Amino acid sequence: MDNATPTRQRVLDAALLAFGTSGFAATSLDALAEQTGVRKQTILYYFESKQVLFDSVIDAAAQDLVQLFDEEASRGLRGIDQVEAIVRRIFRLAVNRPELLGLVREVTRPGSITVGRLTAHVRPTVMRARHFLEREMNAGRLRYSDPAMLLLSLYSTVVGVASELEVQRAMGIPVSRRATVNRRLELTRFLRAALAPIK
Amino acid sequence: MDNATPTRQRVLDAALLAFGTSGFAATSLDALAEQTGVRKQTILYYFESKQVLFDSVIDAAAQDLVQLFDEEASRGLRGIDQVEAIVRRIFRLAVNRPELLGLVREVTRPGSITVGRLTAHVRPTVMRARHFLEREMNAGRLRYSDPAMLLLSLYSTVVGVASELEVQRAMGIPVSRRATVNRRLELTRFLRAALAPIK
DNA sequence: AAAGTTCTCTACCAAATGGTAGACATTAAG
DNA sequence: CTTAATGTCTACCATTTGGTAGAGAACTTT
Repeated sequence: MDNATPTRQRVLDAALLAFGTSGFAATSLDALAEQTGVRKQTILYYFESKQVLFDSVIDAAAQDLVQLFDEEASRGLRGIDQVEAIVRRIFRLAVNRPELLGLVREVTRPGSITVGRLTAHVRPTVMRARHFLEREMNAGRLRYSDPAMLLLSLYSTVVGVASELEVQRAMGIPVSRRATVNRRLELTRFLRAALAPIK
Repeated sequence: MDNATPTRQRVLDAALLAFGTSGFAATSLDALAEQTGVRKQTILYYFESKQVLFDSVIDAAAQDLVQLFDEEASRGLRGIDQVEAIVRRIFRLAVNRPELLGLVREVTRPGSITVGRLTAHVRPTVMRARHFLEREMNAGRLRYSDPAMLLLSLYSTVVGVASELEVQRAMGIPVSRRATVNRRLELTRFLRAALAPIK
């Protein structure tokens, strides 16, 4: 197997992929061990239980997500341009690391007991996003509305359009490299229409 | 237990609730049996395997969903008014039967093998929705854009805003009866802004 | 060289899981 | 009344699952 990266990290990588793709319950430590090229007991040496492993995966994923957003938000774009830049990033994420968004989906399942762990990590970023929307609205660069609600709408729409591949198929939208770009552009138009300030 | 409704139906009800809330893998036949007030083997008498039970649940749920939509679509509303009526229906659904949307979420998970079963049921309804959007765009009652893409955006946004309770909490939006109505109204404004034809 | 420390493994285990076989009761049909 | 069909149950079972116990190798530290 891949002996370059240390075992612990390899386990984490495989776990993120599996949890984010198939979910917590459908992922067994044995399967994880096989994918990592190690025995199950080795996994339990690094992570004392399956739940602890899951928590660690959440922590790692949250860190990645936060870094991604903060990086994109620190470029000082304004109004819809900033929104559009974030949308582009999320689409890239959905293509390159779909399991990350899959994990978010898994963790935010209603009644989840682990959701607090994720939200604790992303809260500052969410707050910053809210303040950004507020600021831009007050500056007249975005149409005025409730910032928290708008953020929720944006989240649902963008993550959905970027990652709901099966729904897309059901609606007769091809799933290909080109179609993905198209989808993003169409979404951007949709958002611009909804967000552009009234002249 | 509830001996009024026949066993088969009670099993189906409990299964829909469990599958839609906790997912397929996290639901055991034993747990289902206990909730139904019957032994596991009785479940296996009606449904020859867990997978068959899941398929049956999908069929039942799809039927409910299709009926709901077709009912709402047959009232002959136009343009944004029709969209708004559907939004209201989905919100009601998210409040009264959240497990139904949860099941859709479970089934449309990337790489799902059962997704075809659901899409086969809803395809006609999806097609009708697409044609509706096309017609209304051509009649100048909705802003023009790619109907399939618009449908995808609408799906993601509406279902997300209606059912992503944990995400809402993370964004500081209270989860209450009043807040739900508020959320729907705010979403409607958002959609109107995005869909209203340019005068 | 001796004594940890770190890491991975073999060997188990108890519980849970999906599923089989078939007994037993109740109702319907001949 | 007998036979057959239907429905529910008890008794098992093989497999999988998360997890424990502890041996042994390899590398550090003393």
